[in-house]
Amino acid sequence: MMEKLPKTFYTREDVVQIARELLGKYLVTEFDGQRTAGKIVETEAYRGPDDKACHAWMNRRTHRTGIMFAEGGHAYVYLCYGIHHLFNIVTGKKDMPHAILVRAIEPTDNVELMLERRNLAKLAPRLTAGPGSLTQALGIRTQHTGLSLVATGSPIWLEDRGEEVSEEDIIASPRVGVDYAGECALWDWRFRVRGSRWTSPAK
DNA sequence: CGAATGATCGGCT
DNA sequence: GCCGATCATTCGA
Repeated sequence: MMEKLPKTFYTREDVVQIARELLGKYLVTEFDGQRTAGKIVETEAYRGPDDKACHAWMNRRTHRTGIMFAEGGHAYVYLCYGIHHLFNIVTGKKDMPHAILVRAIEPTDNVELMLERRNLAKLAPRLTAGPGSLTQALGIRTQHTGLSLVATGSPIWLEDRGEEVSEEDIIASPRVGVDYAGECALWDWRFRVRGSRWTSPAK
């Protein structure tokens, strides 16, 4: 059972709820006929209008953040610290700038290629723990920003493989690296799968 | 046009 | 635990 997540999954209102539901789903890429994938084990929600930690806070719209205002089901990829490509999933209706940062995955499909992309000799959590690491393993780069995750033939998409993560297995905590965001920094919008060794470190 | 900065990572101490 | 890497983006002059 491998169902590609439909547009209706992404266009719902509640970005925090969607961030929870993304745990246990699979993030898949296929570039040059080479497929790689992993199970999402950590996410963070960013809610545009009222979330100071979000790039689109106060509906701030720039060339970079424009894609966040598109309909849910698009990729928002940007460069962080000049080095790291961070992958986000745009959610919500058009002109509602919500997004979810994928922070860690459990590598599943074509681990060999992921190791090669990361220049690692053997399998370890370092392969895909952390938002900058998993994009490198999956071959996602800033140039992929704006891609549809639901269009036929798109090289990036998400799958439901029938694995449910129960509510008590979701750990909610404050988001990472957003201390500048005042009280928004206290919101428990980082979600991890309890007991997974593939998440980024607890803070 | 110049300068500051960041939703991070990995190597070194 | 600390610190440097490295550059697109943003904002102010």
